[in-house]
Amino acid sequence: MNLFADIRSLVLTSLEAMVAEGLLPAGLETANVAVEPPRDALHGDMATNAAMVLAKPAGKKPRDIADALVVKLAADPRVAVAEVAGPGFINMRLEGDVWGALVQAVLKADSFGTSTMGGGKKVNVEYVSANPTGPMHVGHTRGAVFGDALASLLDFAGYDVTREYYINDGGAQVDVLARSAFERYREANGLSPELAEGLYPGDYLVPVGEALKEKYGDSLLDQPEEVWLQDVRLFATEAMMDMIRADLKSLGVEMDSFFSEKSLYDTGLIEAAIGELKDKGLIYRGTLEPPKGKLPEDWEPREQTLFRSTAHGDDVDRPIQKSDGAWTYFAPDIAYHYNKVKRGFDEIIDIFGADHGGYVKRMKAAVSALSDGKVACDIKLIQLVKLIKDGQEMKMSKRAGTFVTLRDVVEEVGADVTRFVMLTRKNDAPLDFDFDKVMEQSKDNPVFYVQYAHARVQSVLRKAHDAGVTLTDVANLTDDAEITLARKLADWPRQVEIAAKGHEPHRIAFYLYELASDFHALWNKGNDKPQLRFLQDDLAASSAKIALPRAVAVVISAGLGILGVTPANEMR
RNA sequence: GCACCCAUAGCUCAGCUGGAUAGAGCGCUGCCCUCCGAAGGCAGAGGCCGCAGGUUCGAAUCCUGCUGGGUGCACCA
Repeated sequence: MNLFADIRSLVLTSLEAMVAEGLLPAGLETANVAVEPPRDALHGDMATNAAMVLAKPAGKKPRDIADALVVKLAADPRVAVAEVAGPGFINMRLEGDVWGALVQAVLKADSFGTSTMGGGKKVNVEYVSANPTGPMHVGHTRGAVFGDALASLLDFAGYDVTREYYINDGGAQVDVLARSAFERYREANGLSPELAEGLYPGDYLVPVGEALKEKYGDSLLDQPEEVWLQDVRLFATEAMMDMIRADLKSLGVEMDSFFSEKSLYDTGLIEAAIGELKDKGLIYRGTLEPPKGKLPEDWEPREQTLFRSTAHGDDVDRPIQKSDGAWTYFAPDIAYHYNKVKRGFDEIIDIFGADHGGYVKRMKAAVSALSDGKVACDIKLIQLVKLIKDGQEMKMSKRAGTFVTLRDVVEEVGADVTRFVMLTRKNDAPLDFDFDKVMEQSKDNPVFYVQYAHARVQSVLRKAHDAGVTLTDVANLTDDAEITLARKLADWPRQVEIAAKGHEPHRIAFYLYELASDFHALWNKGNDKPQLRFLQDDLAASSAKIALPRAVAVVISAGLGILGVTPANEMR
């Protein structure tokens, strides 16, 4: 049940009736007709902008359309009052029994809020994709949480979602990893490691070195790099991926698919992808203009193989081959997205760190070119996380040893808190992560505030159960606080669709906060008005009263589920 | 020099893709526990929505130009 969608249908059929009666011209575009909660609850339960949106195309005054529409709307049994307000808004107040029916619908279907807007369309959400060269740090954490929540949200909204991790195991940095691991291998064999400048110094490679010794004994020690590099690289990247997978799991993130960059080289997919672009006339030999302003020291005009990304919205064409003929980093990225297109995804979503903002246009251009504009490609940039402890910003520095890993954060504050807090900000806004505040158990902390609401409901339900109360029918909701809460519940399916459409999971977190707030308000009102308490002396009255808090728990639970946060049953 | 992102209450941030008198939390002021969990709630004060134009019935929201901050800018993945 989606009350807003239902009432919107009512508005549309009423408009059709007006067309039939000759009050409106036929063929009006109604896509922009919206039914939403009015800004001020005093205006009613729902408002529509239909008259204002249609005024111009219909060649009529908003007021005239509204006056006629109001009559039709008011005739519906669900609508108690419909009236014109302001410049042409139509405010509606719904009949009281609508809210009881809504609560009932929430409790009946465990799918309340799910949507069919996705229509089963295949979406690929690629996130994390951290280089397999070390443990995940906090920067990756936010991207992981965001991508995971977005994937869940889209799933909830009816899309067929694939969660994917792109393993950068094809480039120079995994060679560096291999050399670093080899030094640890030497160390395991009793030699002192020579961690030259540029190698990874982290001691997370120590166990990898030991495992290498386990496998190879001392047989590699005197061998030249050509002999061992490939094997050690494979061994080390697999060890790193095991570690990353474990890190992700501790956060509650599980991927459907891991895609190896290396596999692109092995299968000739890069050539295939570039060939595809060549067939479209988008590959050519040419020389790029030097960048304006600051000129790199060693800049010189150079003829390169270029992708005509400007034909698909990029600012300049991009090189895909180095002067020695090897592929640039961009080529495998193109091939990877070619592969996504070929796998039949209708929509591709990439989650990048904000420092990769410069690649957005070229990636979109590549997808557009490879799919002839048929596959939508959205790229979400994740801003930095500023860690704060004891009121001080923690500067991350590998050298100073103040490198904070995902594991550190999860172990200190827990996965639930980490996830929720990281979703209380838009992806493109920087986030302050204050260790002291997120641990605080007060309404300062949105996680606990929402959890607390859920725990309160569970507390009531436990007490009700002990008293022998069972859910029967749903009491009429009459008090303002009750109706405000029911109205917020009715808004849930709508919020899901808005959030899914905009790829904005943070909306779910904000919605839950508001829902919890409305619930706490009603709860507290029970202090002054005993008749508002969910547990009454009369068993039958209690049975009907507990429907509303149960419905609240259903929605909080579903919402937290999307965010990947466990709803708490008690918080003592 | 160019591109992208950001600018809203003292602070941290929302703002439903163009709608009504711009919201919440913190902080500040004053209230509410013989009462289902006060880890809560209610009320008040606090705003040229960075600046200047434009689009139209209507702009925090869309367009242009500025100002200030972040990020990135040819073979590095």
